[in-house]
Amino acid sequence: MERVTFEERNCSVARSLDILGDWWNVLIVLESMWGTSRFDDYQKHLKISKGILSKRLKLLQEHEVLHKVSINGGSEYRLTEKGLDLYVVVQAILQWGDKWNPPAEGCPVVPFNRDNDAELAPLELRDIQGLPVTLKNLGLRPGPGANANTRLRLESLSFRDKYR
Amino acid sequence: MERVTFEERNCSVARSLDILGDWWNVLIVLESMWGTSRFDDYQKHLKISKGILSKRLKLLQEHEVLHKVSINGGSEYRLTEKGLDLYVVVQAILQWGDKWNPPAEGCPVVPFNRDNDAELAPLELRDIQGLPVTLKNLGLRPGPGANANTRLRLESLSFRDKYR
DNA sequence: AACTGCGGTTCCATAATGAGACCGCGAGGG
DNA sequence: CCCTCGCGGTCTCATTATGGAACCGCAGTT
Repeated sequence: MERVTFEERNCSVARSLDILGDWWNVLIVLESMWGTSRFDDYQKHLKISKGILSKRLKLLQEHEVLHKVSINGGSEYRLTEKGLDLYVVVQAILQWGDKWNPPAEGCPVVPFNRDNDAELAPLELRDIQGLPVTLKNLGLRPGPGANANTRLRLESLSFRDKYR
Repeated sequence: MERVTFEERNCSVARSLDILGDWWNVLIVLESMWGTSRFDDYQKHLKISKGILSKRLKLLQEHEVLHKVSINGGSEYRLTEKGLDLYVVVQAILQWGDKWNPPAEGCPVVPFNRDNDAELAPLELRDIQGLPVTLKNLGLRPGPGANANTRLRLESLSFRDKYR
């Protein structure tokens, strides 16, 4: 379907972009998080053409982000665990958008903790000891799956110089 | 350029997708985080055609994710603050990818805290009091910029039923 | 049996993409 | 001064994806 596929790249981000790199896919996931589950509703809310919606729903099912359930004649699309887990990505995008492209009228949607009504804090990257990690002290090292090229590029990387 | 633009949608995620919904844009930002800054290098590393790379770099400059600096004859593209801030989104995507589509050989790249060599923890959503927020207790309410339609849809949303 | 709504598929005009040829400019060499 | 080379693009063209709309099949209704 795509001209390019990132499956084979030695990069977990690029691989995920087969799904997340297409705005329709992200919007479909988002719609699903808002409760949409019917073919027709996706189409109306997203103003997407039926053909392309059909393709995207198939793709998302293949990648196990959505699954289809038949309910007395009709069919519904539901997020799987894998799909639901994208809420972190969605929140990251939302926070970045609200911070750097705030709508003039204010944010349309405000996420909060339903247990105490508190609004959300900006997502923070932390290490396993709980210490905050930012670009200043973020490092990247080759993992078990790194190929020669990845190793080479990581070696020539000097974060300290770039991001301070 | 795009067939669809999300500028006018009443949704901060959709608006951000003008940039993040295109895999080339995300990959260019990622490349930049890896230290790439020259036209030619983007092209070689990403195997992107020159025409489309040119368009994307222009777009990213318009959106102030990248800026161009001329250095003794050559030109370099550098991430702006806004662009650098995307590292949270990139990490969210990376973590999701590593969790749900782990490469058979293992992760190619492992991020860590350079101060103490500790690996990163999964991103956690928290409220401003520091309490963790997951899909179980995540709520959405209309903000100052919510239009009638957004309000309506938020009202009909029952997270408790959907995500437990 | 005819009608309707949902969930698609098919077809066509239009727009975006990838590959590669071409180009302009500044630096360096003879 | 003129030639060449590499960088940073633009231009062209064949291929592919998209949006829109018509069409289709089936389950349930009347």
